[in-house]
Amino acid sequence: MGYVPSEAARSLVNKRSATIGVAIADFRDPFYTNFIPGVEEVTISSYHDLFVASFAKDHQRERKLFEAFFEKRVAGIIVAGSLVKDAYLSLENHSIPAVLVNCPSYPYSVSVDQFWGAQKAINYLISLGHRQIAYVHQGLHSDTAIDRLKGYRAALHDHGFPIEENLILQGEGVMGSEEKAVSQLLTLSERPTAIFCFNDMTAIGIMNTLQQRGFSIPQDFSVVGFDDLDIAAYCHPRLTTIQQPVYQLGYRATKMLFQRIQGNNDLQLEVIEPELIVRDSTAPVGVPVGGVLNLSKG
Amino acid sequence: MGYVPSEAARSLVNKRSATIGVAIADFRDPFYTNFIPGVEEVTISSYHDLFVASFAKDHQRERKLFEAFFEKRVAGIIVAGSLVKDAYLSLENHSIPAVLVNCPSYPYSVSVDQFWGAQKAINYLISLGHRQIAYVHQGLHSDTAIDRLKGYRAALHDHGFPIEENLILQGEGVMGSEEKAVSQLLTLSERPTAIFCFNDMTAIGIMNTLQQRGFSIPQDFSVVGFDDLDIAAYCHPRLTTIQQPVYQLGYRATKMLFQRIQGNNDLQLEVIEPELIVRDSTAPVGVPVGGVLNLSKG
DNA sequence: CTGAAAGCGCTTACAG
DNA sequence: CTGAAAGCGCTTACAG
Repeated sequence: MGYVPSEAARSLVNKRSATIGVAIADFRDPFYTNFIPGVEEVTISSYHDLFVASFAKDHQRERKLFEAFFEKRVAGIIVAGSLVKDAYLSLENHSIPAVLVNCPSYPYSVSVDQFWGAQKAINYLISLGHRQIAYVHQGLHSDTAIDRLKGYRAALHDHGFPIEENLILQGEGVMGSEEKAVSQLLTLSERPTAIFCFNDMTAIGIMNTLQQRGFSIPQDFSVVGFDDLDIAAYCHPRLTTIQQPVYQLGYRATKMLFQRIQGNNDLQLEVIEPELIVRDSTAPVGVPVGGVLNLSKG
Repeated sequence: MGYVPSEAARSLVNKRSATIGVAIADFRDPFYTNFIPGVEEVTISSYHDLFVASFAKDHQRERKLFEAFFEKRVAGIIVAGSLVKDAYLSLENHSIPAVLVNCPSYPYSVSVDQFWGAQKAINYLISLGHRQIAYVHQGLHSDTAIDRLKGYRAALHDHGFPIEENLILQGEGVMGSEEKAVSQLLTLSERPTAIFCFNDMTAIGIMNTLQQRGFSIPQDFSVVGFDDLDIAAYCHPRLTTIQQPVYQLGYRATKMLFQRIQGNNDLQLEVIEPELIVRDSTAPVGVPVGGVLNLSKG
């Protein structure tokens, strides 16, 4: 460990730091657990450092982070879960390229088709005979939340079913209990038979809270998540969900970013089709208690 | 978004960047999911940026990261899961302070008492009547892995039980199936009745693999994890585990780092006592199949 | 091909 | 108190 050059001096001359900034919504969200390794996979073979930071799902903090990236004159930016989105366009003017994830309205993006994913989930529940299907989100602030709601609405509408606004509820947004949303669901005059959740964390919280109140999944309620986190295969019951290829999302966004850094700035929009992963948290409507369990055991 | 100063120029003058480097072993490890927010909690109220990066459990990459921190002349470093440890001492000579997590041999550290945690787990299993207790680790490269093994050995020894080396096995180290370790366990002439796992991820993999082979937890095997990740309360059965207060670990390490940055360099060693969290993956040895379930239901 | 000089954009110590 | 100058440690264009 003899002489180590000063990056500050080098960056001053180059007017650019050999660093890629990654802005994510929240380290607590297991979504990023596999996303960042996808980004690393691309960066590791370049001579760039990776600078990961979160903005805690907060507009203000995202703007601050955004400014920090500018101050550092990073070579490029990957953003996932952005709340300010088009703000990154102003960095483009200073020739700092950005690629957004799950934000197809930005000119450079890699996204999973949220609308289509939600539709797939609802179509599947409908195919199982469900008609009263709730949607539990975590607030409708992000594009993804809104697009999934649109997909939910579209699927019901396409099948000629009415959309009941009191079946659309807000959950907590952290892994844990979902007392409030579950209470609201249970007091409805016509109880849903299925619950489509914004993501796996919410789904696991909903399942857990229902189980604590004595209900069984999927006998009493079918539950569908979104993401297909590692946990989805290990929770109880194993969760039916819409898979987002999270590692791929990170990998492809970063590949695109490096293309842009090397000067290839053709507008680009990559969209990945999500897949439905059927596990044990969903069942045909009206199956008698225990019926499904016997089926899978026998 | 008018004039934004260049951090590079400022850092050149100050010979220091207003950035805290955080080195973690692996973004895939849910351990860090709550660790980094603990670090953020302290940093957010300072004017420092946070630079999080991983070294993928690789010596070489940790050294590279370490050099990158030096090149950037960061104001200080937090390291968790370090493989090179004392290497950070050379940065201290260049007045870049570091605080290591779960590495009590470094002069500045915040750690959970790994030895004591493992002892607590084994003592509990012994109190339930278990005598044949396996330990499944992920490789004995880190201090934490070695200290937990020592605690396992000490607890058995203190009770006058022999230590059988073929009960000490290596697992995969990623969330998923643990075919190899489970196969080895099942072919032992004297099968264990309890399995102490290096961490929750391993425990969940072990439970899942055993269940797929038709065994029930905790009737056939008691399983104990380490960490108390969020998932531990939502897997099936809910996992008995040793709790590491991960958020606290991040928070306190960063508090210590800022003290050091402000010039308070008294040697410091903080040790947190871990707690045993009893859930449903452990039961008294020899309880007939179904017995425990009836117990908890009735 | 080699080596001294200019300059990147700031901060700070100093002269006026 | 204000403002011009020096200098942080590199890279690069240029003179020799």
